[in-house]
Amino acid sequence: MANSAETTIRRFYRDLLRAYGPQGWWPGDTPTEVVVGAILTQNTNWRNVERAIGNLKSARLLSWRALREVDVQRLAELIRPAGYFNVKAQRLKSLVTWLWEHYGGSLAMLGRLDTTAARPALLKVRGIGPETADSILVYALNKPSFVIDAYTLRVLRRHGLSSAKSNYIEAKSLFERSMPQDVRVYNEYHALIVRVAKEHCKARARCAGCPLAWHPHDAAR
DNA sequence: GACCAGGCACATC
DNA sequence: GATGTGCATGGT
Repeated sequence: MANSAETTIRRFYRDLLRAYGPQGWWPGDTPTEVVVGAILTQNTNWRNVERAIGNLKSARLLSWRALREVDVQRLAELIRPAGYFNVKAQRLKSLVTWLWEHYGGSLAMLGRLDTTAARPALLKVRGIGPETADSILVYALNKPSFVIDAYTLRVLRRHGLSSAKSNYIEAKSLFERSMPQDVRVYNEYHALIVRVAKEHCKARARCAGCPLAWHPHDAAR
């Protein structure tokens, strides 16, 4: 019989898709907007990110050229609603500088690399960690690289599919060997996990009616 | 007023 | 290699 963890991962996907339908992530009009959003959403509610992106749009700064030219202080002020604004302004700047130095300020050029080349390249940028890199790969560059976030780790823990200290790479590997290597599937699955976690698994909330059959007594830790 | 939200870098042990 | 801390806003 097949590895049970992998079977469970596949069953989750089927059940979530049945319960919620396709999510159609990511909320962003352009790949550039998606990348900027990926930085801004770090440890931050998406609503706050939308305000910050709105400010950038109004200021006509949502292009790699404009982001390269803008003063970092002004950038920080515009993205203030997203929190950690000084840190994130620096991170956006480091990303923009890197993109211009190596890819002529073109996401499309970066997108010519395959996942195994693009991922380590992104990870070298200060301010881009595993989740942000994978979000950019999947949601901006359409490349299969499963996104793991706090929600995903919580799901795995609550179903006994990983230890409390399971790291990012272990979880990523589990999803990637369980599912077909298809960016559309990776896109949809991560979005579905965020959806179910928000609705049924607020940190200490009950999980009545959860498609993944979570129970309050599983929520320890 | 505490807790949370689609992390990451850095210091310290 | 694990663990702790700073970064900061806005919603519940």
